[in-house]
This record gives sequence, structure tokens and C-alpha cells, in this order.
Amino acid sequence: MSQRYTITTAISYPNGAPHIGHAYELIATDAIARFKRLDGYTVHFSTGTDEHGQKMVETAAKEGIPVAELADRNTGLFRKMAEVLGSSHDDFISTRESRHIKASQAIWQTMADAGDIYIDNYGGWYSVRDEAYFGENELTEKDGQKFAPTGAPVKWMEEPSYFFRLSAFEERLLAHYEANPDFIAPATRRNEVVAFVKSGLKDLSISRTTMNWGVPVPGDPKHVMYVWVDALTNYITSCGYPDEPERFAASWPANLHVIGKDIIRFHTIYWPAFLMSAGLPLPKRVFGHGFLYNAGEKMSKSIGNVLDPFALVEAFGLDPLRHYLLREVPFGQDGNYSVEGFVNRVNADLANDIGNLAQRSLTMLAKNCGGEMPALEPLAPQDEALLARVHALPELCRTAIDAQALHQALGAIYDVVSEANRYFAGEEPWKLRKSDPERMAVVLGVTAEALRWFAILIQPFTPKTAGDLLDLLAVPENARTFEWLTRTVPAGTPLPAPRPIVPKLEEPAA
RNA sequence: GGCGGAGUAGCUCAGUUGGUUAGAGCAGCGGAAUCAUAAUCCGCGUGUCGGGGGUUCGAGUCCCUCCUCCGCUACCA
Repeated sequence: MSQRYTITTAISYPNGAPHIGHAYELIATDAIARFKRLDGYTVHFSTGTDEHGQKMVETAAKEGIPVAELADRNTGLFRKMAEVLGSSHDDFISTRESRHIKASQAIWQTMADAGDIYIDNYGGWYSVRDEAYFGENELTEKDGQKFAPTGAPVKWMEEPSYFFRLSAFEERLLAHYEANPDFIAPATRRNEVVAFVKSGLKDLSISRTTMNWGVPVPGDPKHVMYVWVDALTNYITSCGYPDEPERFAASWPANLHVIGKDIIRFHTIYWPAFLMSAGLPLPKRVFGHGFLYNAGEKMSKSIGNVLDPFALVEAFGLDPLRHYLLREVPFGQDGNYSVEGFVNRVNADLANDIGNLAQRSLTMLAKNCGGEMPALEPLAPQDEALLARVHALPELCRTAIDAQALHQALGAIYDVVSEANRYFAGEEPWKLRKSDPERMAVVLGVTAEALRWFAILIQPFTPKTAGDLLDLLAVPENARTFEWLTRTVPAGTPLPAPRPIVPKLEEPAA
């Protein structure tokens, strides 16, 4: 039985169309999931949408459509995006599904049974017209009256609400952070969270009676769950909680939650506290990635510079987008998107380095070695030196992936791709063709062997490109996982006719 | 305000516990080669390592101080 690996994205809030930030998180998480599968793990990878909450109600009201229709429409777009991005998720969950409602009510009940939920009053600025509360900082004030961003007047209101006894978990949370230094990453986020918890925790309002767009509270259906319990529970819903105990035991706790840095608190304070209360195991690690900027500017609807993932895939292709985002942006830091950067990166790595190396070596094999894989012997010291660097890559990548340093994994691979280009240029097989054909065959064979390792290793990041290259190297579909790395393509294996695998991008005229 | 992080070549960044002439990629300039997607390979940087002070035989790497930028400082997810 292979080791398991459970990984999640945050579920997206579908009160609008997906943007590049959603795509970025999904692509990165997908790359890790694919890597783990190739490395022999049984992976459970979930993503989805969080369809409840007051913002959905507001947006639907603004558009003049039923909130269910808004949810259907936008969740549809998120599903479509996942498909267009080539996401390999095993489960796409939306919070309206009955399995999720069941799971949310089950964990609620368990927390209540543990004595961590009590009823009290919640007060806030409420807009009757919007049927929603607004935060103090969202409000505008005129003539002593406060107004919501929608322009509707708000008034201070108090309503009965269930509270979660978050304050009781302060010590246990701090102890957990202390005992599990890898629980929150990157480290800077960990520091923030620890500081926050140390400053003291207040109990959390977790239900509302002023709206009905949510999961009904068990035993008190006037209340719907508010945000936290409902949304975070999706992770265990996807693992079969509570009705599939065997599957749940086999797939929970998650090894990794990949989330945006903005929601780190909910995943590293509220969520573990809920799980502690419910007596469930905690996820191993929560990683908060950074945000993408467009040409140095924050993306926003009002500026009109929001990048559309569908348009980017359409314009540049999927693998180029995946490669660019994962290679160029240190995962965990904010990154900047620019067309020049995009085109440069993709052309340099995919087209010029690996693509052209494949083309030049495979063309020579086709023309001079009868289109067959040559024997990899006898090996010269420089052959062995190159192959040694190639063979070191899987461990480098594993280490990087387990630290979510996706850019480092790719950096390590493309460093050796460059080395392979230097090797090829240094050996000058086009000269050996006349002077020493046997040596030429070894050089071409070693190059092809290096390419096979590169192709297998870049599958998580650029699956299509990797697959095309493996096709050209006559590597069977079932011989592309990491355990096959050490098994070379037998000498004499016929190779298909070479063809360019990565077209060069042209910078679109501005 | 408090806490935390960062400021290194045009751009994006690496720089172990302080120790040879501070590095890489991309961009730029020059050259070589011609197997290849005009791709590749080689060579080229007088960078005040944010400013100032200090510790040390020796600091980008430690201490102090100042400047600038950023993040967090709870119920929108």
C-alpha cells in the first residue's frame, strides 16, 4: 500500500468570475499533486467553491437574480477554469452539496457536544435592504447616518448568534505551533499567526438569523452557519466525513492546505481549533502563497487590469502559463506578471533550452542512427558527469516540493537542462559524425537519456510538453512515473520522427 | 502606534554558523560554431551589497542608529 497525500486548494468564493489569482493557486496545487502521484503517492486533491455567505446574497441582489442562480453560474465558471487549466483534482466540492451540509452539521454538533458552542448576541452594522452586515471600515458616513457600500443605510443591530469558544484554545494552539514548526509556512506567516494568537483570542460568532443562505444550524434552523464552520469544513467533506469513516481515516488529515496569504488566519487558528474541539486530527501544513501583480500594479476591477485565466490560456497556451507562473514567481512571495517576462521565460526555458535541445539531438538521431535509441556505452567521464547531475534531480525536486518551493524545483531542473546544452555543444556530435560515429552515437544517446529524465520530471508543471517529449523518446505511457527514471530506453528502440515540441511565443504587438 | 519582514548588477533574485578577487538567470554588447525552433556555446558588469557608526585580524553576513518599502494588528471570503 503506497503512502497517501491529501492536498487542497482553498475553495473559491464565486461572487464573480475566476481571475488569475484563483488560477495561480490551482495550478500550483495541481503541480504538487501531480508530483506526488508520479512519486508513487496515493493522492487526494480537492478544490471547489464556497457558495454561501452574505456577499453572495449581496451580489445576487445587485444583479437582480436569485442567489442560487448566481452560485450555479459562477461555480460553473470555476469548474470550467479547472478544466481549462488541466487541473488533476480528484474532487470539486461546492458547499451547497448535501454531503457538505451533512458534514458541516456533523462537525457543528460534535463541537456543540464538546461544550464549545454557546448562544449569545452578535452586534453589528446591518443593512435591511441588503440583508447583510457590513464592517465598520466599509461604511461611509453622512449627516450622522452610516451607509453601506451599496448606498443603503445601516443601523446597529443585535441578533442572537451562536459563538465558538475560540478563546479557550489559545494555549493549545500555541502549543501546537511550538511542537509543529512546519505547520504554518512560509515562516513570516507563522510569525504573524503566533503573534496574533498571543495577543489573545475572542470567541467567534458562527451563525446568523438575518439571512437564510447557508447551512441550517442543527436543532435551531432559524440560524444558518456563518462563514467559518461551513467553508472550512469542505476539506473533511471531501475526505468522506462523516458517513465514510474508512475513506475518511485513509485520507484525513490533509498533508497540505494551499491557500492565499490573506486567509492564513482562518486556516491556522479557526480551523485547527474547530478540529481540536471536534476531536479530529489537524492538517500537517498550511502554506500561504503570495499574490500576483499585473505590471507592478495590484489587480482590481476598478483599474480594469484583472487578468483573465481563460484569455491567457487562449493567447499563450496552457503549458506556457503554468511554466511561467511556477518558474518565475518564488512560491510564497508576491509575483509580478508582465508580457515581456512571460515571453522571455517561456522562450528561454521551454523553446530554446529544452525544446531546441530535443530537436537538435533527436534530428541527429533520426538522420545518423537509423532513428533508433543508441547504446549508452562506453561512457566518457563527461557523459558520466552530466548524467550524475541529472540523476541528482529527483531528490532535489522532492526536497523543494515538500517545502512548496516550486520555483526551486524548476530552477534545479532547468539548470541541468542548460548543462546538457553545454555538454552537447562541447561534444560537437556533428563533427563526430565523420570523425567518430560510435562516439557520436553515445553523445546523442546520453542527451536523449538526459531528456527522458527532464521530461519525466517536468510532467507536474508542463504536462503536455512533457508528454510530447516522452512520445518522441519512445517512452511508453505506463513508464513515466518516477520509479521508471532509472530504467533507460533499450538500445535499438525505434524513435518516432522528431518534431518541434514547443513553439516559440511572439510578443503580441501592444 | 505595536509586532514582524525586506532594501545586493537594468530586471527578478541566491548569498551556509562572519573569511580567498560578491554570484545566477533574464535583458544588453562582442565573438565562435552551424547539429538545431537565428536556437546553442564562449567572453564582457568601476554593483558605495539603503545611509551612517561600531565590534573584529576580517562583515553583504554580528551590534547600534537613521531612511525607505511591505505585511499583520479578527467576524468580506
